[in-house]
Amino acid sequence: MSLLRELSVLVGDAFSEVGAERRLGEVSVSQRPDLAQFQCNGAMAAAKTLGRPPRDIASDVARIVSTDARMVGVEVAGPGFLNLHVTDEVLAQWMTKTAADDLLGLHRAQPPRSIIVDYGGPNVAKDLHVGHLRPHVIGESIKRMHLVVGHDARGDVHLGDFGLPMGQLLAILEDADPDLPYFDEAFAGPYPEVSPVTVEDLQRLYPLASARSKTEPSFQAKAQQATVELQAGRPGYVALWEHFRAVTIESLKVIYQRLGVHFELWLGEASTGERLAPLVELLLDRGVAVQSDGAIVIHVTTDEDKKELPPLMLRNSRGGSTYATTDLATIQERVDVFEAEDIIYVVDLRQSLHFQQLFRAARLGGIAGDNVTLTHAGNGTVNGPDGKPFKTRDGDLPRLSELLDVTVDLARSRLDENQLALELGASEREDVVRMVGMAALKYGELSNHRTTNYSFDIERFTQLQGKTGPYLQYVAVRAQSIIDKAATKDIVAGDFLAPSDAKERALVLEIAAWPEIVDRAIETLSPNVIAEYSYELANAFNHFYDSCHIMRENDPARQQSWLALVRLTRAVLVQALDLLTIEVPERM
RNA sequence: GCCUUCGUAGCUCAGCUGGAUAGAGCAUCGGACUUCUAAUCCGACGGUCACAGGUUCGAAUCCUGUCGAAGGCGCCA
Repeated sequence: MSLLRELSVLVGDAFSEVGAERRLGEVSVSQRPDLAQFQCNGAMAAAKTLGRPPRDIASDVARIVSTDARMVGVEVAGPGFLNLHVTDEVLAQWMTKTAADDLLGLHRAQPPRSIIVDYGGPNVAKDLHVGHLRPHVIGESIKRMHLVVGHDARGDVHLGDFGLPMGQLLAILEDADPDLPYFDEAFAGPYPEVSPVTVEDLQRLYPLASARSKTEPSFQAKAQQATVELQAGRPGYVALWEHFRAVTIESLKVIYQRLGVHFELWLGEASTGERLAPLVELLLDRGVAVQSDGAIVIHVTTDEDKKELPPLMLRNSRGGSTYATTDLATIQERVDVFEAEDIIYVVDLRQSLHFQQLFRAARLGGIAGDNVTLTHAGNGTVNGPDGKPFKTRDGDLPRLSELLDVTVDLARSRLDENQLALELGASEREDVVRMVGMAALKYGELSNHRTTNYSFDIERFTQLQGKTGPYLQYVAVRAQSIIDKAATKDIVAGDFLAPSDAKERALVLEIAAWPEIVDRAIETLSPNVIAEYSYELANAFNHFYDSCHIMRENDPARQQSWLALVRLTRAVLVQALDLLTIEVPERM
């Protein structure tokens, strides 16, 4: 149990004793550190139900709470705020407990839940561009925060490997090279093991195919036909499509390695293939799905809607399935096969209508029961430094791999300019350069709220000072540097003493606040809560660093206590940054 | 046309689900280095929280309207 929870129990008991609801005793970190360490606002809320002035209630609660040995000052302020301080001994005990905990005080998930985070969404034959950065990084972070507290969380890349784009690729390839065995319906196999196309071929062909679909009705018809036949399982198409998929996955893994995102599941829209027909049958049987204009749809509008929602399209009039069908089948698979209790989609907010329809359809069709939560944790878009949509000179979206190159190059020149990490060998230094570049990118990304359409300004993100990824790495490295120096002088971390300095106390309080930060980040699926905390923790450490000189301290017990605090601070900072998918070098 | 989201310092953004004096970075100005890494620290400057009403003891936060921005709206994904 965290310190805040302990205090909430204490104050909650007191509220209960004066006849108010126990939950009103919830204690939070004070918004006014000049007045208090912790605060409780419950008295104002209790005033209504109890019919008494809030200050009276607060005074009664304060009298009860102040008898507890842990409390050193309990005051009523303003309209009925309860201002709380704990003794320095409590803080020291708290640090001891936290440092001994392998989770550094975080609340364990109880019970752990089975969670699928759907956050990649790359498409076969399409290169990743800057727009893909947000869902990948945010999703990875959200997955990690669930994992760290003990949930069984898995990331599913959910590859876009289905639908018309696949038919378009088949059609354009058949046009270009009709002699390939994949297009010969008489061919008995086996098909060649080596792909006839590279991922670069696909990336070049796809835009051509897409453009032809718009201008050439005959080509569009052919692509639609190929799509339906692929979905029906035509062997040559399936074999070729499997090559499309394989070469795409291979190239994705390279960039994911650089980016530090990892998927437990490499499923895709097409993974639900054999589920689609039975699912549609099931929904027709249940009367949830109906025929409409030659298509099969689910009507999802309810009486409470101001405006009618478009129905979910299960099967179009050509007999083809759509992404709505595969998404619904994917929910079924996640519930039935993976026993998912929570499904979280980190997907562009512009798809919120789709998810609204999808979730309703899943409920109506009995695909997801009440024991399953479905959440669209939508992300905003990325704009250029000018505040307009991010585009290259040619008007295209910049490729993600090029963006990573530029970022790492910029990180390298920042380190060069400041003559940093020069003592490292070439390979270790290049590793640090990569970590700094990625940290810059990711902190720039995650320090914004998930839903914000933010301005991507790599010049700003790679700054070594200010609220940036590299700054946070610097603070962790600085802490490590003290630990290393102490080791050379045989100074070891000792017991935590009661804080003796205001900056030291502030740092301890910051660390004590960590469990609730993670709770809130998980509850709201907001990595920026952790990003904000990381920065505050780093600042608190720098203030402590400035005012408490560890190597120069004469009292050995105090020196050892401070060293223990340095180690603990670094551990929490590293844990926080890991949840933001940011790596910390030993030196830089 | 309808629906959704948004509008906070010169710029980029937070704001813990309604609490105390709205915060941070950058930029600007002024101070602190024979350093445990100054990538830091201390201070100053900067706001009618788009606007107008309403609910409440209390509103950047909730409700209504206006203005402005972005996005979405059955056979694309």
